Amino acid sequence: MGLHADLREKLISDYAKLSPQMQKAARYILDHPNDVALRSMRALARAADVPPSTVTRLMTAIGVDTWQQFRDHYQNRLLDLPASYANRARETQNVSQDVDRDQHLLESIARTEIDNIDKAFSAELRNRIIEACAAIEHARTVFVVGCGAAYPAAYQFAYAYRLFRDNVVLVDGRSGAFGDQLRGINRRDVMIAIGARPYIRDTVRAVDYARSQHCPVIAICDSDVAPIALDAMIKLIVSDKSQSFFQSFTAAVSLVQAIVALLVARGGQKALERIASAEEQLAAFDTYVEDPSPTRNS
Amino acid sequence: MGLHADLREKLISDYAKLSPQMQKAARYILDHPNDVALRSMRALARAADVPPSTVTRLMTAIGVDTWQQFRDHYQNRLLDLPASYANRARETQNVSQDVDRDQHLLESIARTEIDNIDKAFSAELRNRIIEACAAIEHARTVFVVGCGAAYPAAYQFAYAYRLFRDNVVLVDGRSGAFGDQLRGINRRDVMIAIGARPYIRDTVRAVDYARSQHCPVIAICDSDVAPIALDAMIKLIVSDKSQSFFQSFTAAVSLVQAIVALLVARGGQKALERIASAEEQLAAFDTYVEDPSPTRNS
DNA sequence: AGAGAAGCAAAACAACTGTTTCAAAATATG
DNA sequence: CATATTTTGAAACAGTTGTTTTGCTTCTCT
Repeated sequence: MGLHADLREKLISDYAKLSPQMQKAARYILDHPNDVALRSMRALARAADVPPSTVTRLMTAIGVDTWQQFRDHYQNRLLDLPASYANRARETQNVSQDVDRDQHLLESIARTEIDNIDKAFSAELRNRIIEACAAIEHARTVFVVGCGAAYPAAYQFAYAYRLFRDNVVLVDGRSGAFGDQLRGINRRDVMIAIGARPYIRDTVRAVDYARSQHCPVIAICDSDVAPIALDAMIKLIVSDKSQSFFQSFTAAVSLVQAIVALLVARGGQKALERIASAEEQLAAFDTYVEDPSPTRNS
Repeated sequence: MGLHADLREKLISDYAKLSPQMQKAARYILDHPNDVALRSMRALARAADVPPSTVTRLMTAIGVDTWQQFRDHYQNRLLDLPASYANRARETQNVSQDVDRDQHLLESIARTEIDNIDKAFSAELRNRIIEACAAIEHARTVFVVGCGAAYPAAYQFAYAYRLFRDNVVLVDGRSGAFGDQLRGINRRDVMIAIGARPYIRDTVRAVDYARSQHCPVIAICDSDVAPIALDAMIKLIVSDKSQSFFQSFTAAVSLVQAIVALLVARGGQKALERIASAEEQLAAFDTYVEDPSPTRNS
């Protein structure tokens, strides 16, 4: 059928044998195939942050004579995709009813997830997000609490936030009792509480304690009348609708990421500098693997 | 600054008012829209048998400033993207002021997040998700590893999965050395590895070890050539594009949730029973607060 | 018929394309 | 440590890009 086998496969299989710079280019192409079809070689090289000559060299390295050939391949791929979509749908129907059911479920999940995020960024909520950022900026300490299924969102916030500010406490109850981590909380702090029905006792208790100490609460939850939303200064109500038995915290994670992004944007240069130094620190601890894959066997 | 609703419509409605040569060009464009997206203006003019200047004149005649704009429009149509690539890039660069800037940033974040999830549930990936589920179902033990920003996704999977199956190990390196938790891993197991650039050393090491023990790997990552994707049995490539410089793991979280949902759906009655008993257990431990908190004031 | 306008294509243009060359820089080898 | 080898990016190149200019043709109307 095909003249050449898939160039993408070729790129992947030869990846290890390429020089670092070529790997950089190859990687960008693998990650942005449409750029090959639609943009110029030089533009792609610029986007991949390599000199144009590297791309040309990459072509010869993978046995393609000219960029034109390469581009044509990707253009055809782009044109064939929409056509094969209908075919594939037919195919999967014929293969088996079970697979078909799985496909439908996944489509349905995707729709629900997108809908949840859409709601999380409604005009109404966007304003509250901005308010929340203002509150966080003025807080002495930011306490984040989220248990069970909400823990990923809480962790996410704490992790990202800590990269440019060190006044966050992730209340996870791991190191002994819950109360330990909340010691000294008061009206100058802020607590971000994340949770949805069914509400976990520990989270509620943490919020209650914060409230008793007059600490303002930013509640990220599924209802205006959730226990953790009572008397909250700011309520960020997100949909946790899901196709499965399990509530979806995707929207909460997304929201929390947005808050951090906004805090950084508002923090300006200073925030960026803090992040840079945090990353240096991580690099010093040998946390990361060198950027391009180091495996270069034979 | 509204983009024209549809340039194709504009072309049709103005068609009668155009000069004969321009009609010739317009007609060719209407018949071959993909040529606009993929070929150069001169090449298109040649194909339409018109001098290049006619095409330029056609642009001004239908109120388009430059061929570049026209081409971008058709490229986006081909990609079926909601917002134009160029516009999105401009938005992020745009450093306007005040609350307005915050609003725009949030809108932009929302669009990117939705786009990421959309890609995570593309037809191509849906099939791979189903494959992944099949592999997980047959595994003796499921090891989940994800560090740093990827930890929420890993945790999410382990947490939800444990509600109906007890053969999952969340490799978090918390309880001492990483290796401890991987002891005995072999070809009958499955490792789910989650990570994106920059790749964290611990994650890569865990994957390398699993591979050395012939344990198949399901890699959820940002590139086909990510270190953790090398030799992976199944690669689930998700976009982690984000408006800030933190990568967004929303799509990964969403994907992981989908896998669990699908596993439950495929598990049928038995899986549901297991979940019921897990919830009973949690209730027995007094984990949850009584369900609704219907304080009816007013 | 001839002045004027409109349509047209060829040529001119600067900017950009893909590719090659070449001398540094980095890396490996003895 | 010096030497060979590979890897790399700046510069040079010829060709092409989208656009503008120019002058020629063709139509239109009194």
